[in-house]
Amino acid sequence: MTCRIEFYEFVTSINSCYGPLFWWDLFFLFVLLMSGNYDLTSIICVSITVFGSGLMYLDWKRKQVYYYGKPCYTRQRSQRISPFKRRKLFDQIPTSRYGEFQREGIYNSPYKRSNGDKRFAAKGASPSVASQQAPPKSKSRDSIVKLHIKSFKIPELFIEIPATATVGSLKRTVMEAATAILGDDLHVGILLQGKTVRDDSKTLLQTGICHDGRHCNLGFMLEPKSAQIMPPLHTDDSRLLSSGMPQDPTGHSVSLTPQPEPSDVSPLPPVMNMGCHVDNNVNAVCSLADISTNNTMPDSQALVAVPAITMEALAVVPFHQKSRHSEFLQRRTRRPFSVSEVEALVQAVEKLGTGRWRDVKLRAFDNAKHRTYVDLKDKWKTLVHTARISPQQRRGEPLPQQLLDRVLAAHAYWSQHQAYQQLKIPV
DNA sequence: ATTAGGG
DNA sequence: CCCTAAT
Repeated sequence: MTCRIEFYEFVTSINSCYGPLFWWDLFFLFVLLMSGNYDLTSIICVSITVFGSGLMYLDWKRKQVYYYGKPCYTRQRSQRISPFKRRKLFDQIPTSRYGEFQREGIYNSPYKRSNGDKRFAAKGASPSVASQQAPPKSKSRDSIVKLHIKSFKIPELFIEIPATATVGSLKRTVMEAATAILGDDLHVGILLQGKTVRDDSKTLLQTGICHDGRHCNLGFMLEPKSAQIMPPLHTDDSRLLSSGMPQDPTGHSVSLTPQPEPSDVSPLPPVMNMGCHVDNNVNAVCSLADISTNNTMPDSQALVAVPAITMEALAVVPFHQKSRHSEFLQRRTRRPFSVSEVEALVQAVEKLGTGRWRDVKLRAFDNAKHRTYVDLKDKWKTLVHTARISPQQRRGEPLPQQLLDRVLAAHAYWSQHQAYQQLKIPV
């Protein structure tokens, strides 16, 4: 029996973080997840929300982290990790903007300072960055690149296991395959505007990662040495209401073939020197597990603490099953209905009833491409609920009571006449 | 592709 | 909003 493990992606979500240093935070968390005693079969669709509450600023030059304006050092951040939070969304392209770096090079992982953990040192990173005190001449306002890292992406795992194998052996096999990836040549890949950035010597400014305050699509991924770049996914569509970014609705692109697209930002293909080399998987597991277990971490060790981890079930699907080809659909960006939209919805439902959402869509939201008939149906459901609860319990933009009254009236009316009116086709 | 409901 | 069984 050949199985393909899909949805194999480690997802993290870091909110309000500043600074690419979090690559290592994420990676560290990742390693912890992969190496801990957690059932590997559940390391799927898990996301981690770090620093979910509160702003965190990282001063790239000073190597300091600020919380709510109060300075602290990176090792203290472990206190602010919020519980892991499950999320099903992936392939988020973080945005970054502003900022310029005084120095080029990759941030040196603090892990390198911990004894025996040199394995996790950033190989090839400019060694002076982390170890030396940065010149505090910064205005530090423009020197910060704000990154919102929502996910890492790692390639699929392919394993083969006899059909007579036990579930336990399957889990172990998965574990081995996963740790093998970690142990060998895992490194962080960067996608900028859908193209891989491979020139590590360039500054963020030069590569356009922090292009004059404009948003740019930036993606990170964990990839083993031999794996090719996964095709980048779309970015958020918060701005485009109808234009729509060219996405891939069919959702393939899991191909492990290299992307033919030439990379503007990376003429040279040197291996990412952020590669993390773990000499021994077992040792790595142990050391990391210890770190996560012990609250007393050497000040130079882990950046983050790992709270209780909620795991999700792994999606191990038969190889021939027609899954979404290992594509991860992003949860649509939330678009609260405006009052005018509600108005249009109510009016349409008053006319068409509550069983013909497709017609409602065509009638009142035909040009609103982001509103599907399912959305409208759902919205009506919430509208009815909203109209029934007390105004104090309502959230979002206040809706005119008169409008909510119409909702209730229409709901009551069509509840009575639905069966009958279903036969008629008024337009 | 739509509907209808639960998650 | 998502997921999906049932049409």
